[in-house]
Amino acid sequence: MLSRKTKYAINALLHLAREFGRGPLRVSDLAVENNIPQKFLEAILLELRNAGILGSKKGKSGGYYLMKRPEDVNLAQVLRLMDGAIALLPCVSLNYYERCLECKDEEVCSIREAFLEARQETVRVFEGHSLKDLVTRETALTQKKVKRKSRV
Amino acid sequence: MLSRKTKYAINALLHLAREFGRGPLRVSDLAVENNIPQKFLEAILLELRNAGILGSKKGKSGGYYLMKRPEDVNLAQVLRLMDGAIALLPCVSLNYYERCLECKDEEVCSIREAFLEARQETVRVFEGHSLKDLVTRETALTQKKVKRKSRV
DNA sequence: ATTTAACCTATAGATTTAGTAGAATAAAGA
DNA sequence: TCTTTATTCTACTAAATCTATAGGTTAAAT
Repeated sequence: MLSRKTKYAINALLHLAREFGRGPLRVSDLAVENNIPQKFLEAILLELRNAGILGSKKGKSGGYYLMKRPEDVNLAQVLRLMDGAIALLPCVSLNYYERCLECKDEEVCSIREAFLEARQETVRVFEGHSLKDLVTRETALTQKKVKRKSRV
Repeated sequence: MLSRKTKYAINALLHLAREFGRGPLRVSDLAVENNIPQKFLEAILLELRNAGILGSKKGKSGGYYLMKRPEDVNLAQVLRLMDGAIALLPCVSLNYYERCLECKDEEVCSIREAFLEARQETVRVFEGHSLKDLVTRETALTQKKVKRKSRV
């Protein structure tokens, strides 16, 4: 399961993506509007800033803003940054590779093959969803719902 | 990441699948040969038994054996039994569905859509790998490696 | 100078994971 | 029937991770 931290990160980023280009947003505002404990969110945003995804401005009229364009930030990046490897086994991870502890011979491990395939598919899916896509899809879904309701 | 428990379970099941039809194997043997703490493995095998995947026999010449055929046990079943949901969000889980805490409207959640797609792909992959497939693949990989070595 | 808001360090509580100890139960065989 | 064997059951414990909070420091704006 996704950690709460990652879920918070995605929601905050989505919020910042919706307001992209309109200057920095305060942590306190992001926290209240997305139901995230403020102090926890501070740590999360700081990580995203250190990773170059967000920028920040101190003092009055300060806050956080997207450094990258919404189309250049995808879910795979965010998940990796927050929770680490996307792969379910360290031996099939692209960015956090490690040998499996008890595995005698990686080359002939059929378990590895299965989890490699799973990782490939998962990464493919998450890389295909940028913040921009998510925001766009969000409005599309809302429109669809409004229409459906008005028809009733 | 996969829990150690699940990894242990897969390895034990693979071992039992290799010996399918040849009577029960002792926990102590399974533990030693797969480098699994025996007491921990006991708990794992018991769970697999209660789920109907394994059978057991007590006393002398007792032990555990596969109740189902190796082709009828796949990785999705094992993962779910050990670690719970395969999905990364409760709101897209088939077998362990729950609403997301803060999510205001599930119907218009684009995050949900992305994770639904990811879950579908992951389940598809894991359901495609039965114990039989894994054992077969294992021997195939070993053969391939032997050939490769003898050519050098 | 004052206010504001990000930044940093430390810590605490809760939950989950991994593993252990020891006794109860059931089956096989002598 | 007694002994051995191996599963089954109950109850812990240790360690790690996750979630969250407290309080002070730094930098920018007005």
